[in-house]
Amino acid sequence: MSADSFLRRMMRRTGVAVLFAAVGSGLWYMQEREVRDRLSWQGVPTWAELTPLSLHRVLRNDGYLLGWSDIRVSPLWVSYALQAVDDPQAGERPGFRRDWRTLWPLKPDSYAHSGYDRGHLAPNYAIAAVHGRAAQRDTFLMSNMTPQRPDLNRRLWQRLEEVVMDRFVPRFGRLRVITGPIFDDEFFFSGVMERAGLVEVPEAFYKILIVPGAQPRALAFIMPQNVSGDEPLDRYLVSIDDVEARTGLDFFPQLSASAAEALEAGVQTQGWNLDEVARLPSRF
DNA sequence: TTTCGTGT
Repeated sequence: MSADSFLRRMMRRTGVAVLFAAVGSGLWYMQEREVRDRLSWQGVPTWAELTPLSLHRVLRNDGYLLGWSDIRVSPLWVSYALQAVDDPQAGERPGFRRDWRTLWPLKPDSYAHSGYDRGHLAPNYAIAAVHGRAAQRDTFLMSNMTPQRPDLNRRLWQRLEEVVMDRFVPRFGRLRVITGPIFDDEFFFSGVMERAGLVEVPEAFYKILIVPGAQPRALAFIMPQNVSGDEPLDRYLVSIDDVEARTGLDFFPQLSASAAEALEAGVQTQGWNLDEVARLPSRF
């Protein structure tokens, strides 16, 4: 074979490889976009200002997306969709599992004896009931956990998750949920923040509920760590703008400015029938 | 039916 024909063959092969790479990344992009559209609403959260603390990468799971911060050693948000199902059921709770994608060695016992629960962001019961067993197992990845005080995790937060799945989802048919921790930046920079193992302890947690549609509805909560668990849920209502101010995240980046203003600036409780659900007793 | 930790 002459050097000339070898060179031409290599160029042909390179051309094919470049073509495959282009088509392949195009396919990846379309698939990724399809998954993000299915699991989020009006775009996944992004950072309002690019700082190391708001930087995160998106981990895809069965049934939910998660924004992972390598510098916080924590998830910053999870996003998932819930819909009404005929006979909601969850299988037996699977075990907590390490998530190797985080790189950090977060093991199931990483915050044992810390006084904090391993609190799910994407919840076990609702995800399992709507998305099935594989999705349920993914909610037990340690990347989905944040340290939560027991009275919050098992009582107030549990009551909120129960109301979401048992009341709001049947009422509206479909719901998009974004939830995550809130940290105190001053403590991060001073280095004196409380940790559970490697993990910085959040000072509070937010949950944003969206009813999609031509006239979308939204409800948002911020709940602090120190609660007794019996407080009325509506005591913790906030606007989405409040959540953005506390987290540095930009939710629903694809919304137009006017739609964002209408949805995010205030607290609109009409239609949610909070009177019926805010004071339901704790199960635990 | 829905959360967990601890000790055995």
